[in-house]
Amino acid sequence: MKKPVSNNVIRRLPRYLRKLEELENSGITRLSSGEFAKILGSTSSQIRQDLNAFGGFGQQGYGYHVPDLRAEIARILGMDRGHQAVLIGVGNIGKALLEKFSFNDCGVQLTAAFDVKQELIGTDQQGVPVWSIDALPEYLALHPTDIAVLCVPKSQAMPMAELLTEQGIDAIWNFTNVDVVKPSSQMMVENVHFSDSLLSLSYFLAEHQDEKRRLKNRS
Amino acid sequence: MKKPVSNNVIRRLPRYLRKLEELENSGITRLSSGEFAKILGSTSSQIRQDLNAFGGFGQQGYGYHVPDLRAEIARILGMDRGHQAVLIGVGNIGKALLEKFSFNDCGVQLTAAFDVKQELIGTDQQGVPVWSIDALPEYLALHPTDIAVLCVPKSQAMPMAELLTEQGIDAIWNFTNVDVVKPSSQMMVENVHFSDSLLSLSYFLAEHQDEKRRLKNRS
DNA sequence: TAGATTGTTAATCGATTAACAATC
DNA sequence: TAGATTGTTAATCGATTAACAATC
Repeated sequence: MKKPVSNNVIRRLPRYLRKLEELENSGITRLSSGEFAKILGSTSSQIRQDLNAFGGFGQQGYGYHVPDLRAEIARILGMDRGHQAVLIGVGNIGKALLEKFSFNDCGVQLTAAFDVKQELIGTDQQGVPVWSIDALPEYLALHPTDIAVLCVPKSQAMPMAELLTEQGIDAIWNFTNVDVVKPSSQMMVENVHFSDSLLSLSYFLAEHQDEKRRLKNRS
Repeated sequence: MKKPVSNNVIRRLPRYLRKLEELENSGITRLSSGEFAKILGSTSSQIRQDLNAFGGFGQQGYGYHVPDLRAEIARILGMDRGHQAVLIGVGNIGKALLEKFSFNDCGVQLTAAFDVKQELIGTDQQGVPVWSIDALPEYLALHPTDIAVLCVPKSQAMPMAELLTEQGIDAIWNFTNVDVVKPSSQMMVENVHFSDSLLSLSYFLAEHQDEKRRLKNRS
């Protein structure tokens, strides 16, 4: 009975949410799909289709109520679930996430970090305690946790992913630049690959520069 | 005459490249589209279609030569262009990129970083000199640069993007978590949004947990 | 009520998959 | 040559866009 919602739709929702937050913060309460489409560079049809995959959040003749719609999308994205997370590997990227990224703004509670380095263990990073990696199984047994933020060196990625599966973690947010293949069909994995992103940019840049050169030569 | 290649295809290429590098490093030189599909969790049809958008890199009855194919994809992605980059904003995420990310592995040369903080200016971060942000226009005038890696605070994102446009930068790799709208149609922008990634994961996790609960209740 | 805009169905478009002739 | 596997065309599938009746 539940028709699964396509990946493309899901990937657009966080951006909708960001824009709705901006609109709400600037005091706008009413929004039509047409206006929203213009802001997003999308089409009103697509926006209505996307939203109606989850339910009718608008009102005919009026449009959408910005705060309500924002709340609905936040709920759809699971922001009200109180997802618990731990961070594994307090290196540069781990530290950057601890210091700069707001897990709370995504409705995720980061409860602890883990590393092997003696000088880090026992310290407190932006209110998040750092434990020895050896204490991880015990910690997870005591604090049921949904998400592991994986920031370990490449070589540790897969072994750690398997350990996390055994410990009952449901999702891995993977920053290791190794594809973590789902260690179990139960495990959700989101790979963040900086190099993939830069290489795409590099492609479009190269195309663009070729185009520029072609136009120049013609003149 | 040149049919534009779809975005989906481009976004798959970096992953193909990564896997081909792994295969090449483990000494494998020959690969059929069917074998490659199995490794990637894709289909042989899709791989052949993707590659043939750029040319026939294989050989009937044999398959693909791994080192050759890797080199072709690297070229397609512009890795041999010698793209020059600067990094703007040496905060946490900027430092993480300087210390952990290999621009060179993407064929990009990171020549300098810029910040406002006095204690950083004049220092050297992993072989990359840090200059005052005030010196940026002069630097870019002397060193033609293609890509700006944008790691400044949110409030600085758009003004900086506009400054960079004026200075002739072609592409922005944006880590500011603000959507940088193309300041000019000439400018390529690649937005990296950690929160979008985490929220997608949060959605799939919530779905997955609901499903688990449903199965449990049924028993 | 009249005007506006949604929710939803139908039409179009593009991307993926299947099939097969070409050829190494 | 026979077997294998590509390059490429055709068929299918899914996603986006257009249209319009429902309704606030």
